[in-house]
Amino acid sequence: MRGTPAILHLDMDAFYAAVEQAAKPSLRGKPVVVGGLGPRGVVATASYEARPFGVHSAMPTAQARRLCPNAAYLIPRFGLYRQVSDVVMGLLRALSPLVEPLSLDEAFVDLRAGGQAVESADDARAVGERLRRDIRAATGLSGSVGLAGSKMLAKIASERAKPDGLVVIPPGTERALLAPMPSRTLPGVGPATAQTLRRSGIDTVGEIAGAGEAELVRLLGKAHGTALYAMARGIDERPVVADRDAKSVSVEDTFDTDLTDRARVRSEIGRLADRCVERLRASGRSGRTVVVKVRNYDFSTLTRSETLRGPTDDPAVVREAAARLIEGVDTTAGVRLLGVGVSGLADFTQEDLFAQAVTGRSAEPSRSVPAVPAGPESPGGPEDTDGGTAVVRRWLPGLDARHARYGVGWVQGSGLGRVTVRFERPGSPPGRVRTFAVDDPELEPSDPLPLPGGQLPEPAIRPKVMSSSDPAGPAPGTSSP
DNA sequence: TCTGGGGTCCTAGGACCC
DNA sequence: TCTGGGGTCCTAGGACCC
Repeated sequence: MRGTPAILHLDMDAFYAAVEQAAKPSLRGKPVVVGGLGPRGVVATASYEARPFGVHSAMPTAQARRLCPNAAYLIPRFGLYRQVSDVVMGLLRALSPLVEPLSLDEAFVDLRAGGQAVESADDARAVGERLRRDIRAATGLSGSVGLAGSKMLAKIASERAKPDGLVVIPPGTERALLAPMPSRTLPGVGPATAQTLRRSGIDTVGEIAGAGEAELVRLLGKAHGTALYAMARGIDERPVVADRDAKSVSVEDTFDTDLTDRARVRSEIGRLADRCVERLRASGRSGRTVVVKVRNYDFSTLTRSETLRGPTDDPAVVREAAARLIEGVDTTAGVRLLGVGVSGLADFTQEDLFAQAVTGRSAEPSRSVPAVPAGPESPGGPEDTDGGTAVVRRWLPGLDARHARYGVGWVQGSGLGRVTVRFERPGSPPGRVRTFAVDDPELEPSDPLPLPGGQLPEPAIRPKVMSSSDPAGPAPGTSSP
């Protein structure tokens, strides 16, 4: 069974930044940082050109700016990334029906389930290299591939393949390969576990294996200890699972400045509850447990939850539960983050059948979720308020724009009543920059254009003209998960 | 300008039931 | 009456992942 390297792990290289570089020709070969741009933003992805400066994921953007002031700083455009991701996942599903996405840019594939002849390391390599070529042809992007007999090893392999490479770990070689690696290499070993292990003199995977199961269980608990002991010896029987159902839906906001006003806290909780239900309904689910999350000024975090008698997708019900929960939390010292989530998901609602008939609350208010009007298919909406101040940031760096005379481009920066736009598009040569007044009537936000290179494995019927009103995929900014 | 947003899984204690 | 054990649900928190 596990005798062949038939588990494939794909990890796209610096995915968000690479998509932006493909969409914005002037950024190719230049440092690009995608992430939150507010005072409390963090880096989501740094391009390989930015990494030598010390910029990496999860770093505060402010720190990244100090390290690499000349990088392009862009807000994420998840709608576009999702479109590109769908193309890549489509290529994976052509290999095998058993595809397990881990995020927009990562997935496992069980090649055996696809009837692929993967008898040897050479077979595996051939499949992986063909996939990498197909991804490049369809998207212009590079991905790294790991192939091994298990998920854990395939993932370790793709990590070693980065960037733009492929690594096969032939079954039989894994223990020797793993032994000298730092314990952090194993999935599930983060900072806390690594520290616990280090205090017992365990630094490498080989030392984890040598410690013995009983010792690991004593240090880390039953589940974690046994799992780690197995992994350290190269044993990982976890199957590739396609179509996993989500178990919770949540929404949270970090504010530019801490909230202290109680009325403001209440209103934000209400808005978050609405957004959460919007996403819940978009996924066709309902949920039974409502969770409120509060992060205090000092970063201490707490949650309060309440389980309803049955699952709901009624915004009023979730709103009221969230309101009750936040009443039990002292926020006078200031909160930096609020969140609302729903778990205990079910595929339908019971409550609709009777509860609302009693209260006289028709199904109607739930149908008309007061969504924030999303502008003209705005990816994230250029007019986002985001946080503590009611400042309207109209032109966020990275978003697409269209000018009546100069055509399409993207926002390079804005401030002091001006906005700078670079006029170029996917597949064009690098373009020129022009500056306008922020309220220039000839300038408007526009939708992302598809990446070049795309012979997409896609619906046969394609629109003759790619107008913004009939994009090939779901409109960016729509909040489907 | 310290530390995002969306998730998953595990643990532990108390309530409640058998 | 007293004692004990096991299972399940709920709540809260924490580690980890991308």
